Amino acid sequence: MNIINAPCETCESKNCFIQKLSHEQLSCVDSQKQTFSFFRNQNIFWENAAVNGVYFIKTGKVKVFSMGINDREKIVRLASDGHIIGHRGYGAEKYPVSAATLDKSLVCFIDNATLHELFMNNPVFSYAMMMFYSQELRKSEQRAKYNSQMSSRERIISALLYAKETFGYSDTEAFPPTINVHLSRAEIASLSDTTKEEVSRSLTVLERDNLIMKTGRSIQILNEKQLLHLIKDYGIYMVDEEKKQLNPL
Amino acid sequence: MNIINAPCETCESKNCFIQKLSHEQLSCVDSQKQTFSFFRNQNIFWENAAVNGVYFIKTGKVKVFSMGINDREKIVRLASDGHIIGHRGYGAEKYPVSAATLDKSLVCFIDNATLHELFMNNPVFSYAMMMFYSQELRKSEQRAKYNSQMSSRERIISALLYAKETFGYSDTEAFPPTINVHLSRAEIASLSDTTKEEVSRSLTVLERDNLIMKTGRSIQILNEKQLLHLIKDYGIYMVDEEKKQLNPL
DNA sequence: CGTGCTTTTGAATAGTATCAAGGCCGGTGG
DNA sequence: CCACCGGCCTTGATACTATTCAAAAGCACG
Repeated sequence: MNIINAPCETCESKNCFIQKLSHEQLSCVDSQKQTFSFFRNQNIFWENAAVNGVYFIKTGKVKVFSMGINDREKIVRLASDGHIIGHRGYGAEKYPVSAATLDKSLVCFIDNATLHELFMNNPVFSYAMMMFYSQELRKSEQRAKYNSQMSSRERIISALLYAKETFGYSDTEAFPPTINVHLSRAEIASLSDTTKEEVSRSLTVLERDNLIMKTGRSIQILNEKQLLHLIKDYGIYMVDEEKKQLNPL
Repeated sequence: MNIINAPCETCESKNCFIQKLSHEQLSCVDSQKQTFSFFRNQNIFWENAAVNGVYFIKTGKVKVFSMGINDREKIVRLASDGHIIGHRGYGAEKYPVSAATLDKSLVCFIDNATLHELFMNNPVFSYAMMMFYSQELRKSEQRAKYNSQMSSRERIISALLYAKETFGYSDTEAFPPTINVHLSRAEIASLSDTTKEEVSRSLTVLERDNLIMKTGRSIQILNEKQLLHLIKDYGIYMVDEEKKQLNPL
């Protein structure tokens, strides 16, 4: 876990929230923030650990999850370049979730005190952050609604499209395009609120129907339109709104 | 729907967010806000209607819900005196949910422009509101997690305790105490992500086991401790954090 | 005292989870 | 280089939970 800081202004993740700050504020962040490097399968923070601040993903792939009944892992969110993680815990004593890397990643940490100062001195930044929380709440509840009303197969399809939406394709030229992340069957199941066996079965059927192809853990999308149709376009709720335009500062 | 305004300073709902504002700001709110009176079973706002502002419940009982697959109503939240509603929509084009009264209610409306001004001029207020959203997000996701891992009976028990937590008991002296709200079996089912038949069955069993009593739509809690035990104390997530201390202004 | 809506209860069915066994693949060590 | 080992994936059989459909009973209201 090496520390390799670099100024925010030169960061390539332009969709990062921090990029909305002014010059002076950015340099304030630069002086405080810490950038950590992680390998695959390392925890960034742990559920129930004290909340000291929030993290921003400079580059990489991350899953956010928590332990449920019988220590069943439940993945709450996938996150990628420029995304904020740990914000669920901000304002609470302990993180309600853990975060772990799905691939090697660079992650920036900003502590509570610095954030609080930014929020107090920049109402527009606070407002943007508040709107982000509002969006996250809407997404979370829409997801809850559909999860309770969709079949397991529909939820699995939603999970695949969500992964594709978050991480994109590994080679945009190639056809069929491959989802740019390697998730185990158990991880897909955790995302979809079902079991690994059910995921396995559904993926087999989807392949048989020429909607996807699978080789090991890599999954290729053959017919996105038809997949969207199968979930009656409800899966759209999964799209990460962070990428979209928020109220600009 | 009569309009009956009264100054916020004299309002009895001291847990209302607005109460955190300064004197001057309160009078600013007073001059803009509108207070509406509703009967039982009236809509306060509609899903997909344009968002013009947010509402605060002065007194009353409200359900917040949205339409899912096959027009199945899904109750997202119950709310009572001092609670804010419509905040899910704030920042979006359209409300993602509807709100309707479960009982006659007085509701105050504050428009987007006024809110925005308050947020821009009072960073502490913004911050408190942001922390509220953060809490709502945590609750929503914890609920999603448990909903996917609990049995239907456990979810039904959670829903009952949530209703009790939100609306309290109608007579705190009497034993057994009666939950201070009348919900149909279908509404309990909607809260619990199950069917009205399943609710009916479960309530019958719970009564047989001397955990509750039911007469029509009123439900009395005989053994709260045992009910909590049956849901392994997971149901605590349902408790409305609005009542608790937030960062004071 | 009907009439219509909600609730209760029963029976049949469908959808998933669980359990178990075998196959595949990648990594390791002989 | 190949054989072996362990973990993950696939597939099948089974059990169970919850939904659906149907019918009867209860209740509220005119």
